[in-house]
Amino acid sequence: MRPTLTRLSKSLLPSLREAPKDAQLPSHALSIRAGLIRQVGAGLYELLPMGRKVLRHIETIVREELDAEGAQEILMPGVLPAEYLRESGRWESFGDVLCRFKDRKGADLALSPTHEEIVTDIARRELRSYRQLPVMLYQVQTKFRDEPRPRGGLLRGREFIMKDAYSFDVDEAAALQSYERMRKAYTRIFTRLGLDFRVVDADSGAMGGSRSAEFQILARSGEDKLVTCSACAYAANAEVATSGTAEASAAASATAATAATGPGSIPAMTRVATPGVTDMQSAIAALGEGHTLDNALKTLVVEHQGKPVALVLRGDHELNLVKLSTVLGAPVALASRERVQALVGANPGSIGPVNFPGRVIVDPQAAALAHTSCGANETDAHLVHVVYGRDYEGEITDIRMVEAGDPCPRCGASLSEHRGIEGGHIFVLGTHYSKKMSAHFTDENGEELPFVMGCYGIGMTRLIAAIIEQHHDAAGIRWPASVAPFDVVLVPISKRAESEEVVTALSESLREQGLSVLIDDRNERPGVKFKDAELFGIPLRVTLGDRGLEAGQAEVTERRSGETTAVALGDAAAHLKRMHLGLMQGLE
RNA sequence: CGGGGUGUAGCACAGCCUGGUAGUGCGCAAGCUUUGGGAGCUUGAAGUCGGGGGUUCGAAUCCCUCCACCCCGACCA
Repeated sequence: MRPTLTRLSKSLLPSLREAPKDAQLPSHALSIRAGLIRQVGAGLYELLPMGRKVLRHIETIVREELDAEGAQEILMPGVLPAEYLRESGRWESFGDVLCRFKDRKGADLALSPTHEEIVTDIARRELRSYRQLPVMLYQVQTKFRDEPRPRGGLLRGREFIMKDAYSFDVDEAAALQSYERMRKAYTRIFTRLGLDFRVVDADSGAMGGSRSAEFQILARSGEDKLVTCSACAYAANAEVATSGTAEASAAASATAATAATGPGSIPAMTRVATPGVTDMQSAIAALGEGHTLDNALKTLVVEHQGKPVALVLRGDHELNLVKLSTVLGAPVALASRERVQALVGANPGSIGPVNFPGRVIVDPQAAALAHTSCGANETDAHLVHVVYGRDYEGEITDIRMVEAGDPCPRCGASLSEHRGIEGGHIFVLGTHYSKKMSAHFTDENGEELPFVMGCYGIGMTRLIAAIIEQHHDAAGIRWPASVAPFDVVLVPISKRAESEEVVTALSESLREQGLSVLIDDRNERPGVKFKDAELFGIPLRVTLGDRGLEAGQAEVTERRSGETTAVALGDAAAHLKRMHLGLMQGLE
């Protein structure tokens, strides 16, 4: 296929000098200003020609890498009959995220938020023997999730385009191999896209996944918090990250408890009146000298199976709800203040683990406090000289949010925090769906076994935004050469008679070199063309003006560095090809 | 779901408090001049002032209501 040649004067590439005020993130503002997208509704966008081209280039890279791993592309419907989702239980469990509706016959349908059920149905109908496995199927398709809060343009839409892949294997070991193949393919994909990313340990969710990793694109505007180790390869989503402190302090807590029960140590637990105290800060103040956030207990309450559960943390630490949900085996949220009052019978500011009327879960670092204070489970009262093991007990489990500076759980070096955009997520699902949906194959012993599945997603439209987040400057986008909508933009600004011929000849030579070309043939002043070329972010710009043409030269400007060089017209195409090859270094 | 905010021309906004013929800049169309970093002058087109209801002689403006969109939060007792 010949590379494209587009004349700007005949194209729908609407650039805007100002961004709509709604667009706050650089990627959002630039994708509108550069004419990639327009908003249709909350979380709904059109891709205009420039945006579509970039998506096409991302798709090509994704397809090349997946096909290279033997994955096969399919296309599943965007509308799902409810029966499939009822089989897996997700018709209910998706909640409001699932957009449900009825057809003319009154049958329940949903806009597909993902496709595990349908692809599992393909497997159970079409795959029968272990001889057919492994199988990896994927599609590039529109998803709809009625997100509570879409934001940032393409970063979190309600409708978005996703590449989703699904693997079917004979057993867990084979599934892990498929998972590892995808991990490598994803690494190549994200590298080719020019992204600075980290592969991090991630929550595999309540859906029975045994292993998962996220491909996180580093960006200030990222919605996810990550921690990475400065010394070793440890990297994790903060939702699941642990720190070396957890193990160390579990040991310390045992020691502290022993020491405290010995003679002549900490005084007996004492009740103190704390009128009007409703939070940690005021409790510390009321207790007076020697009491600080980091030597007091903070006790939060969740309601689980109708009963209160106390969560005990060090006062200055933060609860990790994802870890807690894993411990409890179900998603939970903190009980409201009113609910706490009803369940425990005390103001939420005066809750504590001592004689708590329910299950008590203690973070190791809270248990490690040798001598501490807490609420008395009685409004306006607290306890001091509280010791774990002597005055209260509980299940010691890590439920704390890791912080920057904590020791790495693998090597002990300091952890640092980043923010990331989740660009991809890979899971080993196991037999969760295949069991529920009776998707079986026959193994070599003639036995019927459920497929061991994996699933692998990439947020295709989100990647457009993520790439811009990482590749822009004050003037506009700076596309990595691998995904740029065009390779070269030709900017004729000469009125000379030969200009049109030069433009035509040069653009033909560029196409022969395999480069796609955008010609800015608008009747605009040079400044306007330069500004737009920079806004569009096309990697290479060729300026054809009187200055150069008189000397038989073109001026070549690299978008990323801003460097300009003069090149003889006859050599220009070859020169640009070489520059383009240089820009593609590391992106193939 | 909770809180905050915004809806006036394609985009950015003023006008609203204190009711009286709907404005500015950019963009768009035409003309002349201009032409290496978002040109100048002239002329012109373009708005159900988010929708509905109410008050009033009269509503973009005041009141009620609905809708849409944006931001923050949804975890500290």
